[in-house]
Amino acid sequence: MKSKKNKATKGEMEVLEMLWKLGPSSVRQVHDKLNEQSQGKEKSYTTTLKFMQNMLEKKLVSREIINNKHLYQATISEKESLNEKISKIVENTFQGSPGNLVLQILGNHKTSDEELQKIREYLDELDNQK
Amino acid sequence: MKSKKNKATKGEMEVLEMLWKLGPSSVRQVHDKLNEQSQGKEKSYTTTLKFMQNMLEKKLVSREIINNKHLYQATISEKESLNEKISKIVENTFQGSPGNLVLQILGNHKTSDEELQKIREYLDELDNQK
DNA sequence: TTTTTTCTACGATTTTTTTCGTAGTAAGCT
DNA sequence: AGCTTACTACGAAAAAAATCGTAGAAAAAA
Repeated sequence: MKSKKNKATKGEMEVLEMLWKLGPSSVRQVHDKLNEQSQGKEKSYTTTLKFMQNMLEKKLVSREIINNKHLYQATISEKESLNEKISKIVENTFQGSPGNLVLQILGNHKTSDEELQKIREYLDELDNQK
Repeated sequence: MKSKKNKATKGEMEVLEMLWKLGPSSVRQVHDKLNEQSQGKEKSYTTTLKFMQNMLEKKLVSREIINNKHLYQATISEKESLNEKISKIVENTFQGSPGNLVLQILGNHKTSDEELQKIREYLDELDNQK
């Protein structure tokens, strides 16, 4: 009867991001890459394992057994997650106007001419579809 | 000698967002608005107070005394914070290309013709500056 | 000037998140 | 078979974040 939130914590999010980067992976792979990129204090293998077990419980990842090993993969895609994040930003900070977010990005994050051209082309495409 | 990270926790972020929305405010104002908009379990006033006191400690907010009351305000602007967030997304998910983020937004978040027009105008403006 | 209301400070508890140690299991040697 | 290595499961400790109660000060009301 209770449909829990099952939202990823900060630490779980790191695992998720790594899974997006690596694709289906073992705990070992995720753990090694994570410790590799994070300067500072190493975490132990079982810490990562526990994270991923909890995430399985929460349905943030799924897993299957290949060669007697567990392979995990994210149940939500990077783009889905991103779109949720963007929607929240648009709603919170731009009164629901994605265009204003776009303007904010273009105004503050250096964008190459090539990229700008692609955006222009996309706008034209939208026009032609009408 | 210690330059702590002083990153806002999730709860602190909510306060920050409310301060951005309200401008300089008392604990009372922030607390009421927060409880108002969040369905579910009410939090007590002292919880919000504690949050804001911790945030002062962390330099996430500043405060001054007006009429024997404390008025708080965010030390980082909403736009600054947003730009950091965007930079992270661009770096993590779009290999450093803001344009691709823009395309992703335009492709997945309905944008009015009017807004699209404004974007077009901005692109033209950029062109003319060269 | 009492009483009531409204605040701030702050310690302490509760809850959540993160971290790790230990035990057990299965495969791969030698 | 015995030994080594590489996993998984799981409980529980440690750390971090969130929550609240109480005390005291100051303003407002009576």
